[in-house]
Amino acid sequence: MKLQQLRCVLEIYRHGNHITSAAEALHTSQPGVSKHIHQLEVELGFPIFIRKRNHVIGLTEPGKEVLEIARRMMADTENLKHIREEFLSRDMGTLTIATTHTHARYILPNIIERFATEHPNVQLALHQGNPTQICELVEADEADIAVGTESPKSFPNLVKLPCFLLSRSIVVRVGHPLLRLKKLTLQDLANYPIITHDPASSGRWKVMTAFEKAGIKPNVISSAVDADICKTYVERGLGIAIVATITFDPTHDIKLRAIDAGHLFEQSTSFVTLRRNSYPRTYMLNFIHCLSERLTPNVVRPALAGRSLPADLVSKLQMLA
Amino acid sequence: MKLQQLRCVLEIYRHGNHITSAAEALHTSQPGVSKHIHQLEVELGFPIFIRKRNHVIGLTEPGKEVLEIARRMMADTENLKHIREEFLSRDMGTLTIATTHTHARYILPNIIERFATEHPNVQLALHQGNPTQICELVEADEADIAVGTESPKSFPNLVKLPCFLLSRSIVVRVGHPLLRLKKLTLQDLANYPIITHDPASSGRWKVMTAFEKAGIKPNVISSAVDADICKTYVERGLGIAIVATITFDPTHDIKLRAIDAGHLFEQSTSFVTLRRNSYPRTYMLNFIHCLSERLTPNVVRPALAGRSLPADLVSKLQMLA
DNA sequence: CGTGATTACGTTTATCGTAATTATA
DNA sequence: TATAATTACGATAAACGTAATCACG
Repeated sequence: MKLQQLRCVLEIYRHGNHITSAAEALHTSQPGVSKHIHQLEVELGFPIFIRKRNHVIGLTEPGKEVLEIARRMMADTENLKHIREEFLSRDMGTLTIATTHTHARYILPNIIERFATEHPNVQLALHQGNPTQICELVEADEADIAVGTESPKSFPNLVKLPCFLLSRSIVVRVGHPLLRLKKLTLQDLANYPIITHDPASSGRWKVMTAFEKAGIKPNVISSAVDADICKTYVERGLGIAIVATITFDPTHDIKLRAIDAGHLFEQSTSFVTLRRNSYPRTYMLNFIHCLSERLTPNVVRPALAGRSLPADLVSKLQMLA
Repeated sequence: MKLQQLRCVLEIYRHGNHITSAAEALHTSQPGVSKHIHQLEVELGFPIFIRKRNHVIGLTEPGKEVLEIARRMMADTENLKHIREEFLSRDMGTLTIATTHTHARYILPNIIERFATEHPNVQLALHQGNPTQICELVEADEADIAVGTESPKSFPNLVKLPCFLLSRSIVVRVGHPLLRLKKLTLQDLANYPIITHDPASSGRWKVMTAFEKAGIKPNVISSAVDADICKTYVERGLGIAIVATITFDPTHDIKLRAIDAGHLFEQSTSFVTLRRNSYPRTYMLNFIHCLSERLTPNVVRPALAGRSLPADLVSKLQMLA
C-alpha cells in the first residue's frame, strides 16, 4: 500500500468521482491515477469505487471506510511535515483566522492584542465571511481556525469547540419610545421596522425563530451584512436593530441606546473550529486558550483526534472541561 | 515520505535503537533501513534519532513526535487491511481474549455463552495471565482484547475502559469463629492465617494496602495463583482466604462460607483493554457491549481514537456514556 | 579485530507519462 | 463523435541487496 494511492482515492472523491480532474490536481497523468486505484483495490481485496462502464459513480460501502482512514493518514503526513516548524520556532509562523464581522470587530481585537503581545513573531491574518464560509476556509486549509457562530451546514472533517455565548440587544435611537417600556416583549418590537443581520448568519435565524414561535410577524425592513451597517440605519431613523450586545459601544454610539433582549432571544454560541486530526502549532492552541479559559491545549488536542462520528460525545466532553 | 520509512522508525525504536535487528525484523538489509531513515530525516528537515558516532542512542524530541504519528499511521494501514474481513463477514472470525483466572472462570462464562449464541461463527480463544501479561498480549497483537483488573504497568498504546467493580469476601470453613462475629474488622482477620492471590494481581495489592493503612501486619501464609487454589487451602483448614466475592459459589463450595468484606477493602475495577487507534471488528465491539451495557460501540470507537495523553478526559467521557 | 552504521554501486522493480484502445452518452 | 476510463509500452527513477568502508571499543 502506498500513500500516493490513498491520495488518489481522496482526490477522486474530492473531485466528484472524476479521475481526470483528480489527476490534474495531483499533477500527474490520468492512467497513473486509474492504475493506483486498481492496485489498491486488488491489494485490499474489494472495490473502493462503484463504476458504471467507463465512469466512476461513487464509493462502495467499504470504500467509505477506506476514505475515512485515508483522510486521517493524509492528515498525519501533514502533521509530520509541521513538526519541524513547531520545533524550530514554537512562537513563529502565521496564524490565519477566518471569522465573522461581529467577531472580527468586537470580540477578537482584545484577544488579538493580548495574543500579539505574547507572540510578537506570529504573523496574523484575518479572513472574513459568514459562519459557513469561514468553516469552508478552514476545511480548504486556507485558514488555520475559524471563530464564529454555528453554521447551518455540518462539516464532518472539522471539530467545533464552543467558546462563549453571545447575547442580543435591541439598539434604538436616543429618545425612542421603547426606552420607556419596563419589560420589552416581542410584540413591542413588532410595532417598529426591524433591521437585522443577513440570512446567512445564525443570529438572524435565532431571531426569526423567536418571532415565529410567538406567532408574530415582525416587520423586517432590511437585512444588513453586519452590525455596523445595522447601527448606521438605526441612527438614520430607519428602524430598530436586533444585534449582538457586544456590538453596542456606549462611548462611540452616542446617538444610540441598547436594551438587553436576553429574555426574548436565545443566546448564540460562538465556536472555534479546526480541522479534525490536525496537530495545531503551539501558538494556535495558545490563541484558542485566549478565546476561552476552558479551552486549554490539553482539552483541544484530544478533541481533535478521532473519527468523525462522535459529534454528541465530543460536545459532552467539551462541556466537562 | 514513504510508509516503509515510518515502518523503519518504529522498528528501530522497538528494537532498542538497533538498526541491524530492525532490518532483520523488516526482512531487509541494514543499509536499506539506514538509508530510509536518512531520507526521511532530510525530507522532514530534522534528525529523528540521536546518534553517537556509529550508534543510535535514542530519539530526539521531534523524533518522539514522529514516532507517535508513525505509530498511528501504521495502525491505520492495519485498519485498512481489516476492512475487507469486516465487510465480507461481519460475524465471522476469531476473537482472542486475554484474561485473568478470576475473570475466565467466574465472570466470562456467562458473557461468552451469550456472545457465542449471538455470534455462532466467531471462533473464541482464551489466553490466561496476570493483569500485566494480558495487556502485553494485546500490545503484541497476540490477543484482540484483555479483560482483567488494573495493571501496575502503564501501556500508552492501549486504551483501558472500565467495565465493572469486583468486591471482596472472606472465605472460611463452615463453623469458623469469624462467622459468629457481627461486623468483621481487619484486626479480626489478622488473628488467622491468610491465603490470598499472588503478588502480581492487583487484588493482592489492594488487600495489603488496607492492612498497611490500618497498621496491622496480617499473617499471610500463602500466595496462591488463583481463587480456586485459595479455596482449596481454606477447605483443608490452612487458613482464611480473601478473594473476589464472585469466586464463591454457594452451591459448589458446600464446605465453605463467604463473609462480605466490602467495608474492609477497596473494590477493584475490571477493565477491558484494546489497542489505541484500532478499528475493532463489529463482533469485538459486541463482545465488549456484553461485558458492560455502558460500553456501546459508539462509546468504544471514539475512545480508541486519538493521542495517548488524554487519560483523564477519556475516563470522563466513559463516565458519561 | 568484532560490532555496527554508512557509503558505493549494480541489479531489479515499480512508477510515470505518452500513446493507443475501448466503451459509452 | 466527444468524453472518460482502461490497457500497452517505453523511459525514468527509486528501492533493494551485496560489497566495501569507516568508526569505535
